[in-house]
Amino acid sequence: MKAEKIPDIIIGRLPVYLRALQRMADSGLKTTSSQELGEHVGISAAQIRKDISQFGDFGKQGTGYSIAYLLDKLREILKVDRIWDVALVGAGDIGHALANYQGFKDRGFRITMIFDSDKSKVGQKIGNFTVEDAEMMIEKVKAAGLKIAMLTVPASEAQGVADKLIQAGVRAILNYAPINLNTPHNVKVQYIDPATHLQRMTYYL
Amino acid sequence: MKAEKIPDIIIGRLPVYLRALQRMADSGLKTTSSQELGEHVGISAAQIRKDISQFGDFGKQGTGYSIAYLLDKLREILKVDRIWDVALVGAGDIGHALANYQGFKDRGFRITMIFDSDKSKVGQKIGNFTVEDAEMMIEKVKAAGLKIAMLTVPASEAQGVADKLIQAGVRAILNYAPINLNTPHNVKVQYIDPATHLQRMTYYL
DNA sequence: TAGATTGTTAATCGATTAACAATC
DNA sequence: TAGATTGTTAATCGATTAACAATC
Repeated sequence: MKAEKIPDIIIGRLPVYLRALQRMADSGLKTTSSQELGEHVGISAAQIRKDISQFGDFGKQGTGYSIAYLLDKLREILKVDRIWDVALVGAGDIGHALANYQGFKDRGFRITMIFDSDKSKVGQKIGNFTVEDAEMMIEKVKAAGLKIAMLTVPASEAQGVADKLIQAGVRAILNYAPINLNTPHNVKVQYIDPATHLQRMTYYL
Repeated sequence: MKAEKIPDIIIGRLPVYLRALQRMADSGLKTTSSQELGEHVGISAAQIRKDISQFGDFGKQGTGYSIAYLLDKLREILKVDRIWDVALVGAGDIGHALANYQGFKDRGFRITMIFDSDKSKVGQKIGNFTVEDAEMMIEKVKAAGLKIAMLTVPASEAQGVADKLIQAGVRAILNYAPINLNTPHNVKVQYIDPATHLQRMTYYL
């Protein structure tokens, strides 16, 4: 166990390990090894052992890792051993898909508010939610103490909305708008842009 | 200009440069510098120059890069100077959102087929498309010569569908299912899993 | 010309892998 | 015990940064 700063690149792999372990647990497995886990996620056994050992001695020589125990530890490290309330901004097609997405359940997240600046969408029902006016966003997000938001607004509005979210206290943004966001160093952004992802593969075709 | 193998990590940044340059072009700019582009994308000027210079001498000392020229070159390198036909498998909420997504236009991609194994969805209209039976997938994808697919099926089906797509000739898969895919080395996979992306940020909260 | 900015080299920094003692 | 597998070290590999000559 080391107390030094953990590289971002290692943190980025932990959710992948978590997801694979969760599947193993669901299929009834009790223990695994760095070798086996590595085959599932396409990462070398040595790297998996090194990554995990940054946080503690979670394995046992000879037998490997208890899946349930490692799951617990990874959830604790990633702070998804709780439920994070999340704001969704943008009630278009992607916003709708995210609002109805069942995959957040059991992985630490729950959408609790949906905003849109389009008055014709405000008041509309999406699943259990009612779309709220984006004008109320700063106030509501701040009052609820939300730290996480998902952004599915047009590229032209994304930076402005992000600025407001940050002002409201948000520190993590999942950005679906196809544009780079400029944010303070204490705000994390993850990007999901299908066209960009596809363009990362065409080079090899 | 070097002929050596370009690292994946550099290829991965090119679409980000491309996207930023496209926005600059749209806003009427004619030239930019590694410094300016770097500020837009959050990458050092030195790294941008090094990345770009792997492919040729596209800049001019003293004045920087012609945006239009660099756009052309990047599109050519990434092979998005053409339109790729893409198969979409899975006609759920995410599939619908992707089918209606306007962001592929002008970035090199066009969905041309939508498949689902749910017979109640087959025949259904989504935008201009009709959902086709997944049983016809291998045949149709092969006949059309498609090399790219987007996967929005449940995790439990993703590996099986991926195997079939590969059998049909697909070499690039954008996978929305929350599971790691095992594929031959000549098949590229990109992953989009919102929960995983969110979990990469909670550590820092 | 003077100023700006590239492309490239060398130095630094960081990540991955291989190997193995420790030990379950 | 014998076999298996961890955690960790050292070696290797690769990526980033700093600096600057070249040159527009």
